[in-house]
Amino acid sequence: MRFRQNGQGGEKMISSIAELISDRIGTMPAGERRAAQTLIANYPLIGLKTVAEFSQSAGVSSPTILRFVARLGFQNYPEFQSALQDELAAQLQSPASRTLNPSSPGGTVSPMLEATLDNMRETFRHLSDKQLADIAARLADRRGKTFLIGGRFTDPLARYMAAHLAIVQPNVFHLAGQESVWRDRLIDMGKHDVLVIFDIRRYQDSLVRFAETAHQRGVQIVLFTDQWLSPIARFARHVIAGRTAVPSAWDSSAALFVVAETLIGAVTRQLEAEGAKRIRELESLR
Amino acid sequence: MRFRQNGQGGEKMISSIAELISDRIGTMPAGERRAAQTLIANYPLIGLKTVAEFSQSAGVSSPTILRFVARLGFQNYPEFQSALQDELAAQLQSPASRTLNPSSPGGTVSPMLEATLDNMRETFRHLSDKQLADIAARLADRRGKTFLIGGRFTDPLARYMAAHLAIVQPNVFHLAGQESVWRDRLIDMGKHDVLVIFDIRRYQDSLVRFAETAHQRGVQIVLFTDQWLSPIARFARHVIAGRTAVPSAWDSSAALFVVAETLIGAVTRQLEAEGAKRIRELESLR
DNA sequence: GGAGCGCTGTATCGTATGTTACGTATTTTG
DNA sequence: CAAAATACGTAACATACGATACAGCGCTCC
Repeated sequence: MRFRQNGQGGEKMISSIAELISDRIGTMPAGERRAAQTLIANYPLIGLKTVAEFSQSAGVSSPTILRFVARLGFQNYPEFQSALQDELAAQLQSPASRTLNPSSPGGTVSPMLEATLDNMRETFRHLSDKQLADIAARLADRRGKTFLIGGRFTDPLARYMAAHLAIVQPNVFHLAGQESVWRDRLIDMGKHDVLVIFDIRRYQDSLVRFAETAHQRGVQIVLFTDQWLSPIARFARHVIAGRTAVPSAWDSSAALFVVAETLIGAVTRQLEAEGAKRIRELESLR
Repeated sequence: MRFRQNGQGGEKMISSIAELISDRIGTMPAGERRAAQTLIANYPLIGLKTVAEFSQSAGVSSPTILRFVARLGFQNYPEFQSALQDELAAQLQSPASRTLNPSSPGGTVSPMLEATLDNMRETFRHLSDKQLADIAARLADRRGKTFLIGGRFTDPLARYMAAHLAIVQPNVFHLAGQESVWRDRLIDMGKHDVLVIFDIRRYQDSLVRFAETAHQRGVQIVLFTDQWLSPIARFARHVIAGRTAVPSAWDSSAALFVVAETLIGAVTRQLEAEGAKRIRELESLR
């Protein structure tokens, strides 16, 4: 319809301007690429504003914007805007079509995304509000210390959670480095402390041993694992089992990541009073 | 906000222009009523076109359209259009995925989860297969080295990605530790290398500077950022803009996390041949 | 290291757009 | 039914917007 380009196409089906852009963004000079990126990032509303506003948002000059739309095959800026409006109109008419990128079939994107979204829904289905509230309360309890550790691939999750928790409360420690190093930290742990462990298969022996001794010392363990449950579940006070299956060579930790973010949010809310003061203090330190 | 009218009303809650119109359509003269009806019928796109087009669609003259928007309380036509655009923006930001959601009944599912799922859908909607394939191809290109780095909260994502990529191919480096340490690594970077940066607001100056000098050295930058685009986007070859808004004190990096996992999967698939051999070797090393 | 090309921004121009004034038509009211 | 008031459209106006010419700059390729 509109996007018949120079070559007698037929090779590729371009059905939206967004696709057209990502198709050509590789062949664009730097300035026009910035225009393309800002348009995609705030698609499509920036394209409906004036050239001046668009150019300012993108940090380039007006002519660059015009060259950009010219490269997309439009005769002039108004024609480009009309195309965007038509697209919007079609989208608003049939709300069902707004679900996903129309590149679904056969693409590499959507099976992965679909599986991940399913994983999250499943994970949260088996997770009660009460359970999350309990864990959040435990993590917000300031009488004890909080330690976090993860396995080979999940340690970044422990880091991520630690980075946030350490801001809203004191005594949060991420256990990193060599095994011998964090094993020695066991001596600091007691029955008022919490140990958050991330462990998905293949479960690491070192982590299991670590959890066991911690448990013997009375430490409360919160375990993030997969649906097959790490052996650490045996010692854990709270177990969060996330779905990990995706069409990829690797397991996905995304569901656990979202649970972690949810907990971070809950703990923060719980510590709001002291947390706010603490955050202000930290700001002033910077 | 915008619709405070003449009287200081607290009488009626007007939250959209469409409501405002149907509220006043009774008091309008015939011509303006026709304008109102045609706008409602094709809401809101006709209002984004020019006065001439609007007037022609409604079968009235231009001044009638202007008197119509004036009666709604707007100073001039552009102001009216801006209001419509803002409304559209808000609508597009949070897609009404509430329509079909099998996970709601009874238990109050965390609004956090809902927002996160929306964020992912939105993020991937602006992301084409082609774009991901391009980035994956670049990351799988074994002629150069791959460096990864992140900001205060996003560095764990860089770690996560690095942990996986380093298994399927050599020459993958996560830049950690003190700024001076990784800044010195710039000397190893050239035009065949790729630098993956995670940077969401508030954007870190140190990262921006780092990206700039890397860019000057010809390094290809892949940027993971939020929808407001880190200033690094200026130097980036590829930009991935993830949605981050959630009902929490913190921004969410979950959408970026999923994109990262998707890329990891794509790269792995691309390197399948050599990757499989490599993985077997690693297995035997353990 | 030099010549050529391509990209980008500044400044200028023409025009399409929103705006306003005014005259005519239509309805309302005494 | 007359007279006034309101509503509407035509036409002229001014502004701001998109378009273009040109010069400076960096980059690539001999």
